[in-house]
Amino acid sequence: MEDKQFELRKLKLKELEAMGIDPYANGFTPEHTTKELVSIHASKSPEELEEIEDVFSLAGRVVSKRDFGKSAFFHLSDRTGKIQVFIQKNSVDEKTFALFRKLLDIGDFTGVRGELFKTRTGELTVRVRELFFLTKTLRPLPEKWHGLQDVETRYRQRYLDLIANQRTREIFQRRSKVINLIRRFFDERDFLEVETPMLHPIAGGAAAKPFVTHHNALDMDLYMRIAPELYLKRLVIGGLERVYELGRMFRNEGVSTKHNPEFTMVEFYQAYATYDDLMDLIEDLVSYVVNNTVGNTLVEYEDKKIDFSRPWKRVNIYETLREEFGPSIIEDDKFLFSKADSMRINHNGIRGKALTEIFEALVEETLVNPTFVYGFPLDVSPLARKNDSDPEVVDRFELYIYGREIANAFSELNDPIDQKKRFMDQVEMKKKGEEEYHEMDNDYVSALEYGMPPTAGAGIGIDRLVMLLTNSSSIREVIFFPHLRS
RNA sequence: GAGCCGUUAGCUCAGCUGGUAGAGCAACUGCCUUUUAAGCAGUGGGUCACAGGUUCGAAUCCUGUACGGCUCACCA
Repeated sequence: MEDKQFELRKLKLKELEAMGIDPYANGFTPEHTTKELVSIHASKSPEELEEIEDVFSLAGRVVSKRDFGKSAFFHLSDRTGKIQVFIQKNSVDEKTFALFRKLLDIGDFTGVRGELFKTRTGELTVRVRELFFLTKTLRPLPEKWHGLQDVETRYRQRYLDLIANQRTREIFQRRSKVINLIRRFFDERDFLEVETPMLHPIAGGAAAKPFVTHHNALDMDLYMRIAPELYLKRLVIGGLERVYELGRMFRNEGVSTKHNPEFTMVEFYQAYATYDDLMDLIEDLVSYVVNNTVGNTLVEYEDKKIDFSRPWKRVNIYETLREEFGPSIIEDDKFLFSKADSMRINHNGIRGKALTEIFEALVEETLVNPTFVYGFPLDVSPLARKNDSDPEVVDRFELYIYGREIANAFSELNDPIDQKKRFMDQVEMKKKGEEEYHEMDNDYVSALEYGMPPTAGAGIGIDRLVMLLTNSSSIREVIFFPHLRS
């Protein structure tokens, strides 16, 4: 027999229709939510509830059922939570009761009207006077006690995960909250939320492999954006001074517990600010988000507690390397590259790459509490402003939490002549096999020629931040529909 | 892309060194008017991911494929 439960439910559907009941009826409007009823009435005594003669109406999915023959309990689940419902043979009309017993399955949607009371065990419950079939479900729901465990099913059929696992709902509610808080934070500081193209003629603003697509009418290849950076800075040139964009980025690279081909980032730019200012601003922002979600500066994540209390540590890459390996690591290229080779680091003869990669290999995973890492080499930072006292270094930092890069920020390079030269250097290195290096972007250089005020900007990875704030070990837990092979 | 692990009923899982498949929930038939993992009695349900191979005999051993998980590499 092929899927007996499915066939049986289809028979029930036909039976409903035969009785003149629309199994997909419209028109029932619930006047209350489960949460409203629970928060207002759960604390009342049975006697107090007795005196309330109001009739309440609710709609939701039946998620459990306990049948006693002449009466039954079930739980109704809506977006806000769930509440118990009690139906008795003599509290509704005969037809409704028969329908309920014979044709209502766990998973079906119903609307109910009735008054509140408390059971012997003290649970707030709705006594049904009227019951409406709203939607017949043809497939059985995952099991009530263990929920849905199979990760593949959880990702591919996220709706089942959301029905069965309360934690999944909470993760995505928190994600939504985080995004909301970030918007509020920037709006309050007079940043303008903007939207820039997702289809780029040149994939710029980051070191990453893009997705390629094609526009038929224009007969041109386009790239899905890997970063909005160069467009946002054009807006600063245009005088908007403070802008942010929160949205999806696309990178054609491997998938892992920390990488999804599309991910969400907020990038923002502030004229007349420096990267130092942005350390403070990001500290403010992340603290604001942590405070309004987790509500504690100590955040439990996997086997550790992350301490978000301020101020956050700020460490210099060059100083750290000097302390660890002595001055030769900075001053002697031979020493540097042989060190890199011994650590099996792929540097391609690029000093800055070797230095940053050694640093990362050395300390990244020790940076559990939020830590700003600054003093990046010039040749891995083609869009960042040179440091005033050390021309090999740029005014750039990254924020690490739990060994992961959460944010990347710098004072922006606004010298068009230097920018053009940097692009040319990038193109050189791209020829040497550095696939992710930048292409020449003449259009962006000409924009800079019109003058960009001194500006600092940053990008923050939202998915990774949400992972930390929901104790999720995989990025797939915080993205509704993560990419899987089909 | 590489290594390791996994895939058994609608769901959650057992199934030992090979002897032809089990439980709980869900479903079905009854009983039961305050239960909450309700209870009691009974019933049905499987291409053991897929394809080969070894064997008298394969869910079990071997090989390949698909999909997934973890780790690594690239990256945010």
